[in-house]
Amino acid sequence: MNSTKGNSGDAGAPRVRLADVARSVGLNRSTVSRALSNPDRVNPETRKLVQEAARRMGYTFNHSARSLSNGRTETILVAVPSRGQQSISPVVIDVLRGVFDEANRQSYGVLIREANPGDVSSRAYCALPGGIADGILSISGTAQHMRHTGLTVESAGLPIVSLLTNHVSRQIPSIVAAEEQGLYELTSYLIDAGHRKLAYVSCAPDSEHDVPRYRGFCRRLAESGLEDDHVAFMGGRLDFPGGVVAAESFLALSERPTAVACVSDEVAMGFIRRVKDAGLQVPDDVAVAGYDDLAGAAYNCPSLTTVSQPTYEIGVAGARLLIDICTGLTSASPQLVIMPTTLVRRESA
Amino acid sequence: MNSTKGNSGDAGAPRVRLADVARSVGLNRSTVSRALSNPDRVNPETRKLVQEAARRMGYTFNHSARSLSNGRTETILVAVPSRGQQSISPVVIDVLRGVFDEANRQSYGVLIREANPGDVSSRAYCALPGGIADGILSISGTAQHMRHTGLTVESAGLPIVSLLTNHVSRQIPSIVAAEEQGLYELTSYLIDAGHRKLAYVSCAPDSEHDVPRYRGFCRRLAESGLEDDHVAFMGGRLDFPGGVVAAESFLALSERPTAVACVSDEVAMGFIRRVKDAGLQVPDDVAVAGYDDLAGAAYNCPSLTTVSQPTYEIGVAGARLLIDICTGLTSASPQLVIMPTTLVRRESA
DNA sequence: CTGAAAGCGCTTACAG
DNA sequence: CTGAAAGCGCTTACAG
Repeated sequence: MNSTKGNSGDAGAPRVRLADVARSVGLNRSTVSRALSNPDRVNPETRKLVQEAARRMGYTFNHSARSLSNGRTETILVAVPSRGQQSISPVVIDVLRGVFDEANRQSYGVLIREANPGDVSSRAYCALPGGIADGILSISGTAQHMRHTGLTVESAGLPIVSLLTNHVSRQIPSIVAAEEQGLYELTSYLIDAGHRKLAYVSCAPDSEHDVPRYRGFCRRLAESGLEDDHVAFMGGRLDFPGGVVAAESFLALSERPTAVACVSDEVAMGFIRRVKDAGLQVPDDVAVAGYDDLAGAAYNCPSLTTVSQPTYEIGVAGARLLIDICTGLTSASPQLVIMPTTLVRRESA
Repeated sequence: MNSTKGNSGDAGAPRVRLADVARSVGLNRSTVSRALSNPDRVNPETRKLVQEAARRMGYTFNHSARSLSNGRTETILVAVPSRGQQSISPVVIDVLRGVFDEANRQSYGVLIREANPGDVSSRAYCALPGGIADGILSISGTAQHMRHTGLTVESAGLPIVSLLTNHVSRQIPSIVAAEEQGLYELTSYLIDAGHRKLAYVSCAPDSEHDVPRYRGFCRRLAESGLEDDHVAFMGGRLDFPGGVVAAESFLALSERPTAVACVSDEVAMGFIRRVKDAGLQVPDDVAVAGYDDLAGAAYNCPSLTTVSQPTYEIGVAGARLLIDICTGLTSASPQLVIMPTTLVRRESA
C-alpha cells in the first residue's frame, strides 16, 4: 500500500507506532493505547511502564489514525472574512488570539480558512470534507457570507458558532459584543458633555455591525428628544479612507454637528485627519469618537475616545463554547451571549 | 467500535461514504476512488457516472481516512510568534494572507499555532503528532524560538521553511526581505537629501530583524565616511512605546542628528509623536523614516517615508516552496530567497 | 480499465 | 485489568 510512506521531502527516521511501543514492553496494543489516552483504565504500574517506554522511544500518536478511529479530530475550523487586498481586520485578529489560547489549552488544533463574503465561488465549506474538523467558528460573518460559503448548520453538517455577529435567527449560537449598548453609552457621554446636534458615521447602512450601533445611537438620542436633529454620514468603507469621505460630507454642511460617533476607530481616524487638515480642532470644534479601541487608538493624535470590546474574551468564550458543543458538554441551542463593552474616554471627545 | 460516530453536538445525517457511492453505481470502491482522485486512470464514461453520483449523493471524502491511507495530510502547519498580550504583528498577518491564498489555490489546509518564543514550556512542536501536517512554515521565528519550540528539521521530522528570518544556517530554507539592502537604500536617500549626522533606532541590538537592517545602515554610512558620527538608540520594544522611549534619549542629546531611521513603522510613529510633542517639526527639524510600510504608515501625520517589504508575496512563495518540498517537487536544500524591498517616499523624511 | 485484497495506525466494545 | 478482534474510510500495488 504505502511502502513509500513519507514524502520525498521528509526528514528523519520513520515514526514510532503504537505497535512498536507495545512490542517493546511486551503488551497488547490495546493496553498501550489505553495507558496513553485513558490512563485510569489501566494498572498504575502498567501505565508507568508504558508511558516511560513511549517517552523513551519518542512515540507520538498519529492524528489521522486516531481521528478515523474515534470519529473526532479535536480540531476546529475558523472562518475569517477576507477583505480582499486589505489585511485581515485587527478586530478579527484579536478574537483569533483568544481562540488560539483556548484551543491550545484544550489541546485542540485550529484550522483557518479565509473566506470571501462576496465571492460566490468560494465554496470552501459547501464541500467541506469530513474528518477535517469537529466544528466551525465563524468570525464576523455577514449573512451573505454565511449563505454563500455554506455556513449553515445543515450544509456544513458540523456545529457552528458565530462570533461578533448575531446569527441566532439562523439557529447558530452567537457571541457578540454589546454594540448597541456601547453606542448608547457613548452617546450618553456626548450628550452629557453638552452636545445637542450629533452625527453618526457608518460604512454601509445595513452592515451587520452598523445596525446595532446606529440603533444604540438613535435610541439614546430619542430619549433626549434629539433624534430629529441628527445627521448620518456614509463613508462607504469601514476604514481610514471611509472616514475621510464621510468628513468631506461633514465639512460641506452649513450647520455642522458638534459631535460625531464613528462606526469604527479606523473610520474615526480618517475623519479626524480630514477635519484637522481642513483646519478644525478636535475635540474643540468637533468631538469625534470611534469604536473598537484598537491598539492605535491610544496613539492617535488626539487619542481616541472609543468603545472597547472584549475581543480576546469573545475568542476564548467562542472556542470554549464550540468545543463544549462538539464534545456534547453543551447543547447546540442557538443561545446568544452578549459581552459588555466599556467606554474609553480619551482626548478626541 | 464507533457506533456512536459523530459527537452529540453534530447536526445532520451520517456522511455518505465511498462505499455508498460504489454501491449506488454498482462499481468497486477502488474504481470509485480512482474516478474521484485519479480521473485519468479510469474510463471516461465510468468517470462521469461516478462523479455525477458523488455529486448527487453529496459525497465528500473523509480527510482522516485519506491521510491515513496515503500518508499525506495536504495541510501545512504555520507557526506564528506570539507577542504575549499584544496582538499578532501586522507584518505577520500580511504574510499569512499570502499563505492562505496559495494554500487555498493548491487545496491545502492551514493549521495555525501561536508559539511563545520565550516560553520554554510551549513544547507544542516537540511532541508534534504525526498525521497532522506535511510541513511547517515558521514566520519570523527567532533562533531562540526555533530551539525552544523544537522547530529543527530533526525534531519536527517534517520539512520546515522559514519566512522573514534567515535560518539557512540551521539547514532551513528561508525566504526573507532584502532588509539590509532596504536600509542601505533608505540611508542613501537620507544622505542624498543632505543629512550628515544620522541615527538608527533599534528595539534590541541583536534581534533577528535589527541585525541586517542596522548593517545596511552602517554600510551606507561607511561609504560616505559618516560612520563615526552616527548614533544608535534603543527603544527596547518593537512598537509605538519603544519609539517614544528612543525619542526621549534623542531629545536629551545636545547635538542632535538631523535624520533618524527606525527599525519599524510602529517605532517610527512613536518616535515622531514624542518629538512632535516636544515641539519639533518632522521632517524639518528631524527627518524620521520607518520600515514595513504598514497600512497606517500612509495615514500617519506626517505620512511615513519607509521601506516596503513584499510580505504578501513572501507568504505566497513560502507556502508554495513548502508544498513543493512536501510533494517532492523541490529538494529541501537550505536555499535562501531574498525578495526585493522598495523605498517609499512620503512626508516624514 | 476494473476488482479483490491488504493495509494505513489507531480505538473500543467485548470477553475473559 | 488485559488481550484478541473488528472496524474507522480510504488508497494502491497486484492480478486479471
